[in-house]
Amino acid sequence: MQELFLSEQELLRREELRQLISLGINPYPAELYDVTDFSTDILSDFQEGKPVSIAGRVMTKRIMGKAAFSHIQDSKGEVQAYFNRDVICEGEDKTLYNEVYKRLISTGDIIGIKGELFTTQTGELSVKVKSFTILNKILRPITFAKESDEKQYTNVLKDTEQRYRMRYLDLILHPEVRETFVKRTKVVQTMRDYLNEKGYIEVETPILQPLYGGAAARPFKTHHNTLDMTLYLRIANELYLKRLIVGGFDGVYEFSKDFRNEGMSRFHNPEFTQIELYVAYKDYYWMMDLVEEMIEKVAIATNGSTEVKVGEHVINFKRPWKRLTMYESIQEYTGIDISEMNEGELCEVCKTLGIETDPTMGRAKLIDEIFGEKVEHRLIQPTFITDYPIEMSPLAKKHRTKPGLVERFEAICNGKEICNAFSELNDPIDQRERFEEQMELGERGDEEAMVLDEDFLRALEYGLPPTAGLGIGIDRLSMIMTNSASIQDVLFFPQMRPEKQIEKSSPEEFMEKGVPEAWIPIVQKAGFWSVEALLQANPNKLFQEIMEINKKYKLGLIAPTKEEVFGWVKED
RNA sequence: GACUUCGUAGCUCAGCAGGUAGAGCAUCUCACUUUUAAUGAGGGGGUCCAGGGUUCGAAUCCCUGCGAAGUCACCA
Repeated sequence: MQELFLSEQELLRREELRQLISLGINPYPAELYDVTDFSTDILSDFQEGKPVSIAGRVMTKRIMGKAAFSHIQDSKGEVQAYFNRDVICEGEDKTLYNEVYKRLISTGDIIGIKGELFTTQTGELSVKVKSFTILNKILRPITFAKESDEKQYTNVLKDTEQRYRMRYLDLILHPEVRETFVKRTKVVQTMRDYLNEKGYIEVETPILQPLYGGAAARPFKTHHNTLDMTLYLRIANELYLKRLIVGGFDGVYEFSKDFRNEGMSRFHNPEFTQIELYVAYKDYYWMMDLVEEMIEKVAIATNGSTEVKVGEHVINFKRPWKRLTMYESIQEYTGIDISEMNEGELCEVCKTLGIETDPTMGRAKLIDEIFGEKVEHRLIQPTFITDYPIEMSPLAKKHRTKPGLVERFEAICNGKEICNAFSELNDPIDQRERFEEQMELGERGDEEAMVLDEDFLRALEYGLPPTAGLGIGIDRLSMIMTNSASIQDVLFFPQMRPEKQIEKSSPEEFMEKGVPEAWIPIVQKAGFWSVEALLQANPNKLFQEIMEINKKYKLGLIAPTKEEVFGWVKED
């Protein structure tokens, strides 16, 4: 009855599968296929007549009678294969060409090819197939519309929903998507190599945390059965890494998946990746130099240049980057010097700038608003913004000379923050006071306020050396380095709402309602997947629909009477 | 969470003054021994996202749901 539920092209592939098996061909062989060559290597280092062994997907078939061409896609790219009937089939039996290649292999199937390199009359470097082996007969069609881009014709899957839900398909069809993810890996590898070279050690800290801390965000909450306790998925790993610096490590870093239970957008996914780095006996000025140097290396590694094209801008990561204090940046973009202003004066400034305020906003929040509205999105080239109001930064050290500010910087690039760093607060008494202020905010209903972590304070009391700390959003940075407009384009499997699952009743349940076994698939094909749905059915409509399906698919089943069908729909 | 737009064949899309569902590519059949968007001829393929309403009649109009994208809010 599967023919009722499969598309024409799916049925065809299943039929091809049956025929392969009846020819004695295993469509899913267990034997290792010895792949020794890859498409792009063959092309870049072409040696006429060289024997090769490749494997990959059949992406095209162009059959011209007794000869044919296919493009084979492997992990590196595509190469053309030439199939000649009398080369593949040396004897009288031409089944391998006429049946197996021409009819039973379809686009998307995975095959192995042994042959030798040659150049076609039109000059395309190709593999002349001596023998081929089916490695996987696929069951779903993988053929897509071709779209022209001047002289290039490429497969296209535009539907973002399908691309994200079925990333495998997206990757098969779009080499540029694969390229994006390779670049993302290069971003991470470049940073890891750079930090390892400096002797910092990569560590792992808990993802499941009894207290969430290190950032201002709402967490995901879960429960551990054995300990019967609430655990949170980490929103940051800052507090654990600092404990390690207390323990005597000079430099520690971690690429960490963090989780924040907040809105989703093209810049936000509930789980995302950050690198956090802590280095003892350093300050935030030192850290700025490190960030410049490291990100410059990342740009060169991913784009071959310090210049990276992002949307309509060209961003240059060449050192040194512009450095502005937050006050200076506001003065530069609004012409207003707010450095000496109190809360009331700041409110007035907001009014003149057309920024909405509300009475709960303190001085720090007002400054943040002005910066966010008037400055941040205009910072396209990488820029360090330094010296933030203390209220916004409960884990940062007070500024050495500027009261009310902390030693903190963010790097802004393409109008978005890409990193956040400070000279870490290592005064345990000050830290306790800052936590207490956060708790007050929490009690007033701020869901993102930090919670007090006694063990962390205890660690600080044992002594955190002067330390510089850094966090870089890997997803955001990858977006820039790959010129991606959405975070979903740099995450293999971005968070999606679940696909709708149809609730199905078992055959037994249908039979209890009096539906004969043979008719169950037909009733389901008519859209009634469960007995509950059946009970809601209009019996006349149901009767009509199942008769039509019986006729259309030429099932030739003996029809139930109208009375019988009415009986299925009745409540017991 | 709010608003806007979208959901039709394997893919990309058209159809929407309501009147039995279309194109290109893909697929299938036939021809063809160096093609390359192969070509030529012929054929098949659809719960028009789901459910309800208006109507003699709904892919088309209205309502509700589901899913997606964009903008805003929160945030990285």
